Amino acid sequence: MPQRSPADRVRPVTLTDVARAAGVSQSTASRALNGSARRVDDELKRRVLDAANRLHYTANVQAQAVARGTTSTVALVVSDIADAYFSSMAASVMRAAEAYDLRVTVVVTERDVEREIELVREYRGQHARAVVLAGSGYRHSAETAELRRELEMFEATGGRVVLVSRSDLPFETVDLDNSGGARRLSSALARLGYRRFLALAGEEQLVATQDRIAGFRQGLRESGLELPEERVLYSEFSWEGAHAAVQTLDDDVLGATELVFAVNDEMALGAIAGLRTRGLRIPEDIAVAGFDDIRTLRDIVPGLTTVRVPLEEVGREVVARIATGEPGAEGRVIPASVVLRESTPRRN
Amino acid sequence: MPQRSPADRVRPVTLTDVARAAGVSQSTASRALNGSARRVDDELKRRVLDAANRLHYTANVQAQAVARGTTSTVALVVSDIADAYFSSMAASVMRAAEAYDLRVTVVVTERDVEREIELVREYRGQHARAVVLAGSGYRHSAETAELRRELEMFEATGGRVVLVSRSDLPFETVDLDNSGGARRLSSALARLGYRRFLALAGEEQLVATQDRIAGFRQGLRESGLELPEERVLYSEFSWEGAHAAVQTLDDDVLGATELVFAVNDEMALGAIAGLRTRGLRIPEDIAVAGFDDIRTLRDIVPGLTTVRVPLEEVGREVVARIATGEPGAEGRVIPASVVLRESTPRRN
DNA sequence: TTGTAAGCGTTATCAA
DNA sequence: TTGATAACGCTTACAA
Repeated sequence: MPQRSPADRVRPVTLTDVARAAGVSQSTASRALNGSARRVDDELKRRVLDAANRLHYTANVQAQAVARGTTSTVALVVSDIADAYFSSMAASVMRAAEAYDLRVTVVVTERDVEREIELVREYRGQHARAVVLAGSGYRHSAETAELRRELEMFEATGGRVVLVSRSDLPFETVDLDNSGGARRLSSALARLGYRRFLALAGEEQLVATQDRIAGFRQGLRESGLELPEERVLYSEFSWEGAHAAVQTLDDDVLGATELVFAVNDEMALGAIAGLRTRGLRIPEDIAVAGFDDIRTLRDIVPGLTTVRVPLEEVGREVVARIATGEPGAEGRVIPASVVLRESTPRRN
Repeated sequence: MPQRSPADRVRPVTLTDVARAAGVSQSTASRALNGSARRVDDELKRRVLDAANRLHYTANVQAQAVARGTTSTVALVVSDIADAYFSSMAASVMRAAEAYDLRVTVVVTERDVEREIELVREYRGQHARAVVLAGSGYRHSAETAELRRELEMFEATGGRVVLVSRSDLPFETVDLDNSGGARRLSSALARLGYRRFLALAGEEQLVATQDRIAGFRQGLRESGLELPEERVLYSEFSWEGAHAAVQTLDDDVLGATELVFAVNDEMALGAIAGLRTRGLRIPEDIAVAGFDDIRTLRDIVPGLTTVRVPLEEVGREVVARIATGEPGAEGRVIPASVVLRESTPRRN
């Protein structure tokens, strides 16, 4: 491996170098290389481009940022990048961003609101063009007020704030049809003949969780069924949380359950694993449904019934709002559609 | 949503503002806020910190970067962030980076070498502290020479280059025991009674692919078995590639196969899906093994036999090499261990 | 220990 | 259209 002593470390080629090599002023070089309203004489432009190529010049983005006072960085804040839901969303945002020449940088909170606040602050210092909060958000949390203040400052200095699927903060939000999707799911399940449900929710104050539970309940109600509060289990919002939750469940509670609805697929999969270690077969002994339709599901047997969230569309919508600088079509909600699979067969 | 006209856009608070508010010079403020060799009088320091807090000051990282000539950004270049292998690696690198106060930014190539080259160039312009290439790498590709030149320039300007599991370029590499892992896997499979294999590889020039195939073959040879070249199927290095590959396979080829070894789990899962649509049961009709032990596997039934790559360790090793500025312990190779599961039961 | 002043690599203003 | 020259926000000799 070429071990390089500080001595032979090469000074990076700067715009000044290019200008000198091309025999023009720095300003002309700048105008020729990095777009600007002004036009540059073709001949000079050629010379500058030539010199830049020859010297392998590449612009110092930080210096540009300082001079311009803005960047094209979009910070995507997620809870956990190893989670299939977030990594797919990241992929879709990145893809969409390309068209607008925006740089996306993904950053992880590990579900820590303090960390979220810190990050927003940091990105204010970086003059990020936008910050996208894709995590879940806690209703009524003490820190939420602090986060809100930080976001306001971020906006005040010219940045854009976009939230995904969380209604706990007064900023532009790309809404998913959480409650509608859950409602249609429970209706469909009722039509399949299911009557006795158990719901697996994330921590109680999680916004997305609440919406999905509420929608599920409403769908049941419309079918003349019920989801009593004691049939909603709150646990950590993760595979592990759900896994542990079903393990510690009373036998009679489980015995009285025909179908377990988890507020997202990760939890549904954790629940399935937990149920199986209890000796239950899916779906013969108990049915399971989730939410999100993460990519992982293509490999799950039996196929998991879920509600599909078109993350590709989420990415496009997020980026569109940032790029246009306008609050997207008012009230545009990303649709969510029920996908029935083998984990919830028709009941006789 | 608060629509903010450019008019009431607030000028960001700068170090100068803080210094003025604290009644000290800019340099003192700088020294007090952002570490420096020099010590600042406690009283003054307190005043500066106070002022900074009061004004919600946060440093402009770009300006710091310009002034210092370096950053603490590590660019992690992966093929696809929605791929479980890469997203787990990203998570592990990020976690490890925290301890050294390095900022990780993940960026995606979509398996395009051109793009990889562009990115390295861009990160040279950003004075990134390091660039980590975690994608696979093509042996002998024409563009590899170009990529190499770009990486050399990156290093020449003071950046560090770290490769993960690719031996096609002469830079510091965190090596996985690809061939050893595959060798032990095939030995174990031979011991279980398997005799007739089919290997599913990525595109022929992919380095990791070749190493794994070679190791697998060697393990068989040591057990007195063979993997003839015509039993190695090359396809796109992805779920879809493997899925398509097994679909188009001749019936007699498949009939003569007891076990399919895919060079990574994604492909193994794609193969399983493809085999199933052909009406084959896993493992009753045909056994399958993969490589990587991605997180997804915890939900796969039957459990997939694979070779575990400890990504957590990879992340630590990558970051350690960047942070220490030294080429890690010479020849340190990340171990890879066989994990036998139900997809490859003992054969009678 | 503090402050002054000169950079860092760009962009933007304003004459020429 | 081009080129001096002054920003941009920060760090860091160098002097005090």
